[in-house]
Formats: sequence, C-alpha cells, structure tokens
Amino acid sequence: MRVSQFFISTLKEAPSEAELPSHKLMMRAGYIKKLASGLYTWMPLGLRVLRKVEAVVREEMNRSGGIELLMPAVQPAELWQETGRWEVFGPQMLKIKDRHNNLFCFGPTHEEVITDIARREIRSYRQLPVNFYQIQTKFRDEVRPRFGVMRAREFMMKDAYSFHANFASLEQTYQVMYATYSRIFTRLGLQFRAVAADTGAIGGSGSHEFHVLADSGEDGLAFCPSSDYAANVELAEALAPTSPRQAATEILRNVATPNQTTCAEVAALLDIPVQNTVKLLAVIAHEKLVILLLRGDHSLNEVKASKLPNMGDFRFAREDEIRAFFNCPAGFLGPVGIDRSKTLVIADRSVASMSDFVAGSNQPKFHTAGINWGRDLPEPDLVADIRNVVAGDASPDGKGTLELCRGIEVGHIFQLRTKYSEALQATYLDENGKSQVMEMGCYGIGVSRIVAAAIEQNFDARGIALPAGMAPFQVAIAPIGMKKSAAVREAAETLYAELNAAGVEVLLDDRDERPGVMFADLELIGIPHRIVIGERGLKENQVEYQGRRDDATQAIPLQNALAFVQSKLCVPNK
RNA sequence: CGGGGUGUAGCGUAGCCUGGUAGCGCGCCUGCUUUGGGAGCAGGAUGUCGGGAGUUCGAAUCUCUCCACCCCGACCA
Repeated sequence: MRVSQFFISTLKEAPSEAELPSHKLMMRAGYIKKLASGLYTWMPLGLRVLRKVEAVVREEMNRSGGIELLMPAVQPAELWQETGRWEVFGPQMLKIKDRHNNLFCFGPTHEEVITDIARREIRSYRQLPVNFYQIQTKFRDEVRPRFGVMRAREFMMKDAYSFHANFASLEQTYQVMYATYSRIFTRLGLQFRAVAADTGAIGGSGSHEFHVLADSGEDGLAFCPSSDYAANVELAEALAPTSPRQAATEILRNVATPNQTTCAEVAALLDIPVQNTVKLLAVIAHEKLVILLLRGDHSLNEVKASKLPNMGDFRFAREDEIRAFFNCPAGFLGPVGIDRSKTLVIADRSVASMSDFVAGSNQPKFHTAGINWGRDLPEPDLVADIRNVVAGDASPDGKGTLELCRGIEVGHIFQLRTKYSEALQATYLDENGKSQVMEMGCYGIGVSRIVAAAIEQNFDARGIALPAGMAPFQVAIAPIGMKKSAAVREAAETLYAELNAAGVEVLLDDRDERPGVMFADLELIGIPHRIVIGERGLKENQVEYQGRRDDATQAIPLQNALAFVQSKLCVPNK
C-alpha cells in the first residue's frame, strides 16, 4: 500500500477527552474517530488492526471445531420475553420499534437467538455437540461508556454457543474453549491471565474470565504465585483467620475523636494499627436496615454480600436513613448499643475474630475502644466472607498467599447449563427416543476491546508498538527526498515491488514528506519494521533498518534488503 | 441515576472574574526555498464562541434553561 493511496490522519495532540494511553494513541494515530459517546468509526488504519485480531480469533475458533454463522443484530422482543430477559436486562438493552409498532432490541448478546436456532434445527443426540460462533457488532447501552473502544456502547464481539447432550460433553468443550482462548491471546502476543469468575447476569455455573494484564484495567484480580489459583477479586474467597479470637484485656471506654471520621484517622490519633478498628456500613436490603462490619483496612465486596440470604439487591443507606436509625451522623457509627431487634448485624469473618477493637460510638466526635464480642455486645447475627481479599491473604487453595493485579477483561467463558435451553424448550431425542433438554455453554471475546488492551500493553513515548501479528502493516519504507532523487525513487519502488511480490504487508511512504514527519507518523501508527532509503546510504549501496522497539538503526546492503526483512518477519517482534 | 467539571476553527487552547474589533500554537490552502527526526519565509481560508431565552445601547463574558461531552461513584455479559 502506498500512503498516497491510503488514508492516514495523525494528530500531534490527543483530544482532551482521552485519558488512557491506548485511547489517546488510537485517536492520535487515527485508528478511530468518535461519533458520539461510546460510538466510534474504525478508520482504515484501525480497521486493519481489528481485522488482524478477528482473523486470529476466527482461525483458532475454526481450528477447535467452531462453526461460523451470522445472526441478526436486531432481535424481536418476543424471544427475550420467553426467557424473561426483556425485563431483566433493563436499560442496558437498546429497545426499538419498527414501523408496525413491533418491539425489537439491538442485540446486546445472542443466547436467545442461537437457542431458537438450536430448538428448530437440532432434533437428535446425533447432531450434538455443536459449537456455533459469530463475529459481530453488539450494542449495550452502558451507563458510562469510557476509554474509547475499551468500553464502547457499540463494539465488536466474537460470541460462541455450544449445545450438548450431557454435562460431561459441555465440560469437555468448555476445556477446549479454555485452551483455544489461551492460544488466541498467546498468538496475539498479549500478557494475560485466566481467572475464575462470577457468572453475573448471564447465569449458569462454571465461568472463567481472560484478562489482559494492565494497571489501567477495570478489574481486580487475585492470584497465588505458588499455585495455579487465580480469581476475579469479586469472587476470590477471604478465608477466616486461623487464630482464634483472643480473650478481652481492655475495658470498654469512649475516646474523643473530634475530627476523625475514618478508621485510618482514628487509628492514627490513637496510635494503634488500623487492623484494630472496625467500620460499620449501613445498607438497605428488602427495605430493612442491615449493618455490615468490616475491619478498618478492608473493603466491602458487594458481589459476595449480595449473595447472602435476604441481601439480594441491597443499596447503601442514605444519610437521612442513617440518622433516623443511629441518631448519629455517618463517621461515628458503631455496633455497641444497637437495638438488635430492628436490624441484622453481619460481620466479616475477620471482624468476628477480633477482640479489644475500636469502632464508632454512635455519638458525634467519639469512638469506642476495647470492644469485645459477647461481653459488650451480642455475637453477630451472621458471620460471612463479605470483604475483598488483599495482597498477603492466604490463598483459598491453602498453597501460599495471594497477590493482586489489575486486568482488562477480553474474554469470558460460561457453562450455562440449561438456563436458556429450558426457557426456550431446546430439546433433542436421546438414544432411547426420550426428549432431553440441551446443555449449553457460551464463550465471548471482546474483539474491539482487544485492540485497545493490546495497545495499553504495547506503547512507548513515540506511539503504538503493537506485536507484529496485530500491526496494521508489517513493514514501512521511508524514502528520503523521493521526488528529487531518481536513485532513491528507484530503490524504494524496487523494494516495494519485491516485498509486495513476497506477500509482505508493506507501506510505502511516498508522500515526499521531510524525514522527521515520516518517522514520527510511522512510529505513532505502530509499524513494526522500517526501511529508510536515502541518497546518503545509497552511495554506499546501503539502506537502513530499524525495528519499532530498537534504539538505533542498522545499515544493510541494498541487495540484501528483501531477505533481511523476511528474516525479521520470521521472528516474533517482541 | 448521584457528585464534580468542561463546551471558543480539524486538534490543543487564551479571552469569561471586571460586558465593547474573537486571539494564539499545530493542522489546512497558494507560492518560493528546504529535505536524515514533526522545516523557513510570504500570503490565505476556516468560528452561527454547544442550543434557546433573558438582562443590556451592546453578551464568548452576566442570569435562567435545555443539550452534549468528560471525570468520580453506583452499574456491567
């Protein structure tokens, strides 16, 4: 491709709305253009990258037995009403009406449609298992789209759905998909981690997420370096302390804390470890105020808490609800002296094993110290794991301690079991001629998100430095003074023709720009290999090579340029 | 949806407090020069100052209102 016949639009300054390096660079490199919040055009350059990712995903899906099809993006409401998700999905689903006033949605996912296909097309156990997939645009009306295509409303997804005669078959395909996903992310040159995950709104049993590791990731991950335990922090279990609760040694007393409202501030004032403090969170569950107790340095895990009996969709209590119950402003709330007939006290496992601890007093400007369970207040109504794990916690598999990192979720696989096949009556006849409900799995990859995540992991001060498998072009030729110098022109055109003939994706910068402009653009847009051709070098019969991650150029004989580039393409550019 | 913030040319921004000709850098167009790290000179184009209403002789600037976008939180397959 010649730059003069392609379309490149780079920016020296990133639009002010971009925060993340990947977002800024994708805007600056002209990969994407924003149309509206969460809606982006993939410009020619960015689209080439997107297609590279798609191609790898498609190849690996085909290789592992996936069968590609393409379902409609627009789906009738009736199908969603059958599974009850028309209501459950809520405002995240874009609902639309056609000219006949019939209701549709722009598909946020395709369990309903594919299960409808399965129930119509699959009659016999002989047709199972089968694994359908598609690569297609999804729309989810996110509450807060952000970070460019990282969390866009319209995005490209690969979604696969498998159907099985029994659970063992599902488990087998699930393992195949797990391995396939690992291979896809490895091939794309990404650092990633697979973690056990919560199943969320999609439902089902087993589930794993695949995360590209990046500090800017929106998800917290817990993993154990000395075992293969890894889980989303949402799910990672915080074990109960192994040492039993110590006997009380202190007397119960109020301490003045005139300006201290957080556990850290109180601990600092009293010169005690923050681990000796307890914080109280007041939440409303089923219209009843519930008290959650956490150690001062711990944070609430809302996913865990919402799974407790009667907690369901709880919310934090408002200031007026707190005052009505405690007769005290937030910041000084504590568990001692509470009317336990009107509330439920749920203590985190770590809090339940504490003694002589400090908490609010339910009087402004005072905290209470020397609190002990049993002596100063009744035991908790419920002791449960309701906190997020922290680095250094014991691994739930008992094989070491946990570490934390952050990740960008790029893949998620689920064992759906019969949630959708039952609702939509997707059945088949087994060997005995008996009707059975199909087992189902589903497997998603955020194709467009991978592009952003990969850049998040592969950039430098000069711009995007994607792994070779994802770069928009493999090689760039930058001729200096091309219009003026016949020698330069001829050498550049010859090498360009040779590389094209050899099937290399080569970009010839024939704009006749100054060298600095060409270099800056080619580096910004992330071409892994660059050949510079100038009169200076041609006098010595040489051209220059520089890899995108190299610090310096190296001279190579002109006649070896083709072979040299080809040798570079054979080794991973990482 | 709650809290905070921002809207001025394609991008980045100044001006707003204290009302009076809309400015700068980059980019873009023309010409000449230049050609090994985002060139120089000369000339030029592009703004309904987010929309609407109001106050005023006069509004980018003050007031009200709507909209869009961004950040934090909640939410999230």
